[in-house]
Amino acid sequence: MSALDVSLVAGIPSFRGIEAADLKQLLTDARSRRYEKGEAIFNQGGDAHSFFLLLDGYVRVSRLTAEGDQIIVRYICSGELFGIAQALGLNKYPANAVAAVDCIVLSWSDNYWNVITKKHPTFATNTYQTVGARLQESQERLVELSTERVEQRVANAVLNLAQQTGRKTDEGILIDFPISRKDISEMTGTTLHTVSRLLSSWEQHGILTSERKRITVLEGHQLAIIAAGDRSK
Amino acid sequence: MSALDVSLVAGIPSFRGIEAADLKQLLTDARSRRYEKGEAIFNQGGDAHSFFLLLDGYVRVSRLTAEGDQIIVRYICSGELFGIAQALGLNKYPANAVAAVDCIVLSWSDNYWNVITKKHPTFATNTYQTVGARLQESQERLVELSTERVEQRVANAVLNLAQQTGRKTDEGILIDFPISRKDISEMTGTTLHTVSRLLSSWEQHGILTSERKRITVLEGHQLAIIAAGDRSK
DNA sequence: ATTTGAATTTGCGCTTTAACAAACATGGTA
DNA sequence: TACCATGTTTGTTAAAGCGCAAATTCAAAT
Repeated sequence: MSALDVSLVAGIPSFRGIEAADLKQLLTDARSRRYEKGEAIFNQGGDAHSFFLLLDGYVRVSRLTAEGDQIIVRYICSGELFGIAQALGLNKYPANAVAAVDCIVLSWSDNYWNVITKKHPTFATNTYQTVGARLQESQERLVELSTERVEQRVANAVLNLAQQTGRKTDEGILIDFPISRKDISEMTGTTLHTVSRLLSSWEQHGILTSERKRITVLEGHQLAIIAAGDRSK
Repeated sequence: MSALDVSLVAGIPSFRGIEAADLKQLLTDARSRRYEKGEAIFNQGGDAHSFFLLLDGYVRVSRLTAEGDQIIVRYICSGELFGIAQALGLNKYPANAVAAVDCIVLSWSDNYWNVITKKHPTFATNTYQTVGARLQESQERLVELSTERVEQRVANAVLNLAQQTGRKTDEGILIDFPISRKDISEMTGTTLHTVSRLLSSWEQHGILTSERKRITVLEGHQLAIIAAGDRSK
């Protein structure tokens, strides 16, 4: 494998404050690998042997219940760390990670975690802030799930996806990876049927357009109104 | 105020691995205060000026939505840190903290966070594992809320409260602080009416007894079966 | 002792949304 | 090209659980 260029990770929040020479060493110690769309990166319950940095693509992180229900915890965007069980004091991965599109992923062995956090306190601080942000986000979703109706939650989910991963096209904001009705239902705690009905209804009202696994938001403002709880369709 | 004894904090997970002399210094730098039942310790959106350690009692942590709905994020038990916005990279508290019973609380100024984490790496590690555990717990609840019916969720909530805060009596396991139907509904994303009905039903079946703001679990096993999703009442 | 407010119980109607079912569309692959 | 797996739409039905209302119990305050 050819050497990785420092510019790849220079702009990434977790590595802010680390000098170029050290970054280079970090990259030398990393393993780089391509995952095809649909390929598993790690599995819930599996030994947490590595932690990961997504260089390019999107990764879907999900949990499976004892009953076989799946819920999507979050999507990882490029530049984000994931699978950092070490930071949380876990020795098994608490979730599944699957490439949502073709991905480029860096990984380091789990024992490298201590090396890097010891050598680069800023990395530790940055990373724990990431964990903190995810805790906030998770609690935010708890509140949503507890207090909002399905329609609002789905509107919110679509809105967030558009904001986080959206790519501007001449029509509107396109969600940048294939996402099915089922995926959205697993993000919002409902059924794909209900999601389908909602999307159809919104499409009729010109709020968005959708094809199979593709959604383009046209009227983000309208969606935001629905997400906020306005009941006039 | 009289000096605090090191034995107060010696057994607390966050402080494991810190020598007695240093602990003493920590205690000297801490502020100790008693909060009466119902008193606010900090408020959502308020400046995160301090972080806290609960020495005795129980603290209810809740979030308020824009619509005025409240949900209970978690109960803090004695020995736990809370209000650690600093660790999460926040400068405002993301939730409310209220004394659920009379409480004894230690607190340190926010800028002391850097002092202590720098001087005691084990403290940092321990604490971040706490944050990690809370993230796990939060995601666990997301899964519950997404996939389980109300009955299961309420059973789970009661079961967890009994396990975490339960006190054995000759009848069964008593939840150690006053908790209303409303509280439980705010933990499980339902209404106090539904909770009331469920508790009444369970009381009739001898699974638990409840008075106003008091719940004693008699048949934890039965409750666990309901929590797991068995539908025979 | 009385009052007042909070917590709880219970009934009933109704909305939301899940469950089931079946047809249909689409894109990849043999 | 035809087929097949996967994803989507849509209709119908039924149940879960919420909203509303009213009665009741209890505890604390005056």
